[in-house]
Amino acid sequence: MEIIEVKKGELLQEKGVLNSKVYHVQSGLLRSYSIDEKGKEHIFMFAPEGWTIADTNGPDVKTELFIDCLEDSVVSISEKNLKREQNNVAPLIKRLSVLQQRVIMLMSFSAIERYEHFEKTYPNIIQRVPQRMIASYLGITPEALSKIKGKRARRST
Amino acid sequence: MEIIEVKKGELLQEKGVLNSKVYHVQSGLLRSYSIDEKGKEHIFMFAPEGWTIADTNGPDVKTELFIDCLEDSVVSISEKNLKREQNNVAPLIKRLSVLQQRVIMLMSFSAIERYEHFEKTYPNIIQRVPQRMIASYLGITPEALSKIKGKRARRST
DNA sequence: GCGATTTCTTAATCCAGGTTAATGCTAAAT
DNA sequence: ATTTAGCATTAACCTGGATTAAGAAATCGC
Repeated sequence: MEIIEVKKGELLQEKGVLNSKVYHVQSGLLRSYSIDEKGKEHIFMFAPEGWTIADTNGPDVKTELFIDCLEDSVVSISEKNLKREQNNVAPLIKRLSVLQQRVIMLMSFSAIERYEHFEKTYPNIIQRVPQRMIASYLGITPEALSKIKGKRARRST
Repeated sequence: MEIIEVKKGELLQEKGVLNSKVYHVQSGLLRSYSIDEKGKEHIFMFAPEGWTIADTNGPDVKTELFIDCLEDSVVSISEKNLKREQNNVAPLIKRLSVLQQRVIMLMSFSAIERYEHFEKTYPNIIQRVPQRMIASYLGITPEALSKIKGKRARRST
């Protein structure tokens, strides 16, 4: 474990790296954010004193988030403890990773995009639950989902 | 740890309970959802075979989520291991809890409501970062945030 | 099998929030 | 001190998705 000082504006972690770290804020303020395909920034989380911030994902998955510094800060950095992944912590990490993905989607994708992402990610579930529940999961009304699907079907004929 | 069979439609966990459990799905399909103040249901998560589902919050906090059964299922139930909270897992739980709250907010609250919730929950951060970043965290544009705040100020004079 | 209930779709209308653009405001940067 | 660049606000207009309503299709209960 290592302690560093970071200046306002400094970038601590980029999107797309493999061995991301966990940052614990002693003083100051960090934030994590994603950038969508239109170049728009979405703040995922603020981390003031006492908070921990990291991109949570499996060990072989590239990071989604940038992390930078909003105020001069003192930060302790630790490795994502790989030993953790063996015991009862793995399911927690998985849930964190899914939730992180979900927040990013809710903030940066339109309803159609969220639906198509859902289709790809959980193809087995689509068959098993009523449309209205999928709509609810996506954060839209069943009517809106119906409209979207109709539009898409027409588009592709 | 205990293994039970649940029938489609059965409710496993209600909102507002204190000692919530962790459900691990052996077979079948569960879901968790919240109900907002307008009575609208928002699905938080689906959990098919192999998934773990739970309301993640501190040990003294009431649950936010309902959990029920979408297909006849076999589920193993475990206590939220309190020992976990002592060691290095506590920060993970905290992050999960914050993210869960965040997803619920993005799905059930309007922009004004999200802003007012943010004001209450992170009063210290509002002073420290530019408006545009708060807008980004809330998932709206700076212009929209400005509009909202203007409207609210006018309303209260 | 048959009526009842729930689900899905379509269409018309409405509104929260997005987009664009113009105008000050503040704060670095030279 | 003056340019420059980012930030906040306001206003006019646009659009994605909500709402409402009503009919068609699927599913459930008996």
